[in-house]
Amino acid sequence: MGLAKTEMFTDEQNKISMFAKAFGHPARVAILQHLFKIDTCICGDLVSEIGLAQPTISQHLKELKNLGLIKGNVEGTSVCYCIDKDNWSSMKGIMAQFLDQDISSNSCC
Amino acid sequence: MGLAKTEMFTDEQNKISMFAKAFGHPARVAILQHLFKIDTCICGDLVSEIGLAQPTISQHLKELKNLGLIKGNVEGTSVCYCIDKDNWSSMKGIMAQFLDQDISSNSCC
DNA sequence: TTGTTTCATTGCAATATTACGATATAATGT
DNA sequence: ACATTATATCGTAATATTGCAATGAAACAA
Repeated sequence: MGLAKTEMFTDEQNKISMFAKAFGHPARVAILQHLFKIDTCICGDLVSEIGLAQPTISQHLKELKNLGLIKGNVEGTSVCYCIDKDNWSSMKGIMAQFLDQDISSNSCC
Repeated sequence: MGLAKTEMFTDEQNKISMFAKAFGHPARVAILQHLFKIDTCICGDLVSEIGLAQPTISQHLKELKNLGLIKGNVEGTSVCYCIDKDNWSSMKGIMAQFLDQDISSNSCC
């Protein structure tokens, strides 16, 4: 199958899993960390920084862009990618709500 | 390929992506939310709660267990699954460090 | 013992993901 | 115009993930 049955879950659950899936590859984690670290960033920078082929990086960037976590400005022949602050914040809120759940103390194990 | 080149990334990046991957499916998100909500839990409970076949739920539980996020106690013919508090906390710390990164204000876009 | 309940495992089909070579595109420099 | 640089897209091979029917295993009940 390989196909998640998203229709049987809440919007919140699907959102959480979509964001989490984006972070589910170390290259995308590395890309995001790098984008946080420096102020301007182009794809070529990421290729040499991360060590995957240019088409691979481009593909990862596309996924992050589709989710709205990053945005890219064309500047001449290169593209300036950076974190989309607003969307990152709202994503963080959704993820925090999931991660910060409190465990009921009368647990059985 | 379908194979992440984990050796070219830091331990932290690989850890983040491993946890994120676990949350990258709505069924696993739903399972964890359910385990948080109630104090005791057995697999059959989850099957009726979530609506996937029993082997599918069992498989998702196994992945969460392998990561250490949940643990299961055998109780007669049923199994009591619950959140592993300590491991959940340390996971939360690792994820928070990633999610709470601050954006340098002199961003280009 | 025989059946029942509960969960795990196996095996497999369908689909998704990852990676990259080859190629396309688009802006710029000469 | 032509070459160069930077990134995107296409095509495809290798591998991973998801889902479930069938079956197995373990505890319990009659």
